[in-house]
Amino acid sequence: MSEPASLHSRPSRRNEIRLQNETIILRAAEKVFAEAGYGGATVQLIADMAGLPKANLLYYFASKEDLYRRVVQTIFEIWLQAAAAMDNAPGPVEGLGAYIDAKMEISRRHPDGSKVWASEVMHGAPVIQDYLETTLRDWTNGRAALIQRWVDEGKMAPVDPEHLLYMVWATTQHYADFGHQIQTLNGGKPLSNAQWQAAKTSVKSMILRGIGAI
Amino acid sequence: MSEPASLHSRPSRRNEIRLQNETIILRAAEKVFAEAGYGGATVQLIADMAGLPKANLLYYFASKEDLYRRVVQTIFEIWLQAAAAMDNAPGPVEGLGAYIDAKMEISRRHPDGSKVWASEVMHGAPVIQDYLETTLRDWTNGRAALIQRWVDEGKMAPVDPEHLLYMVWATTQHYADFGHQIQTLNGGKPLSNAQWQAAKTSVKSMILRGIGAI
DNA sequence: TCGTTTCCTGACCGTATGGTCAAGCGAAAC
DNA sequence: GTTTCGCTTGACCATACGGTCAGGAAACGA
Repeated sequence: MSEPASLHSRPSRRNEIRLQNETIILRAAEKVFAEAGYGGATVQLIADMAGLPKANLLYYFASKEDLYRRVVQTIFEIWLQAAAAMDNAPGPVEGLGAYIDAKMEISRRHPDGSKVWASEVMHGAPVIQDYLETTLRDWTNGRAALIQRWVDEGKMAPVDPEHLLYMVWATTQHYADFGHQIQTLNGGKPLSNAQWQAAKTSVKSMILRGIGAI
Repeated sequence: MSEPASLHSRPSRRNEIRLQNETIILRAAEKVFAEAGYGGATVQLIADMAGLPKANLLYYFASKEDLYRRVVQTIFEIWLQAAAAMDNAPGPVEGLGAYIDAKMEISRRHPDGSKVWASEVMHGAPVIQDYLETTLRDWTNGRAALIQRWVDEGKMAPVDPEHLLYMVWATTQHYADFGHQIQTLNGGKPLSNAQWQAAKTSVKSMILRGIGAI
């Protein structure tokens, strides 16, 4: 809550303990929330996954909802960082190509985060509704304008920028959110490195060709 | 809560009572499961939404899990029916076009069902894993072969059929599963008829152009 | 009308959950 | 050496949940 303003500001062993435990807990929470959903997740499950007593969890995080909020916010920030991949690009091939690459990489490295995000949105975004209405909307409007500029400059076909963004989001996040289905259709085995590369290439070429950029 | 409701329509047969109540319950369950997830949904919530006492729900359905299973199976069947839209098509423009149209229509008319399906798969498909391994896999293999035939006949670019299918699934279902996000970015208002038409057209043209079919 | 089957539901039960608390622990500050 | 103060945790609590049950009401077939 409120820190009494640096009686001891040196990063000592205690601060490390706090940081380390918070990290462990957040990682475990992300996994459990992704696997069971918010309602299906229990504090006890998260504690077991983190290897800590339940009461210790609730010493670091005030409540299950507080913990969930932190997980969702973390994911949102990762998501926004990747968004910068579109900036300073001369055209859709470079800009959208880099963005798709970044999103595919997130799907591969943070599938649990993507699932928690998807679940949060599907349930009406009770926690991050304000982010949707401010940060996400601003970002979307900005990038839609950028895409529209590319259209006006004749660098791609005149597609609706918003539906293009939805397609990029949907397709890239599908490899995380529906990873279990993809794995099942892949003979029960996770995608190999080569298969991930093929997926990236397929998605990029289909989308870039789909908007007339290549 | 529950009105005997015999004023204007008295069911003449007990089978009708059963069928009618099961339908009401399943509809309510679909909504609640979509909004709250399996773990967050409670039998009491579903009962309230259906306008029936909780005990009456558990008279028609043995358990919450049984009810959930029925909901998921219903969705899966709707989903499979739309899959037939690809059959007997001379090429990708007609086949995939019709399939995309059908999937978009499902996203519009059964968004709750789509969300329950997505949630089920995201959580590892505990209920419909066998369907994934049999029905879905067979269907996917069949359609992948069909798409490959179109490729071999020069009717479209040589894309990986499976990644194309994933893109169709992801993009069309996105309009249901992430409908709340889309609505927020649309100024808080649901997509109008015209906007749904635009979405359909955008998705179809981007995908069909993306595979070199138009 | 009577007997049988199906439908309906308030009351109830065992369990699991999120969260609290008070007592103990241990490293650092004095 | 003593005190301080954040860290740790087993035990506990109120609540809410899924599910049961007994018994009454309604819908049939005869």
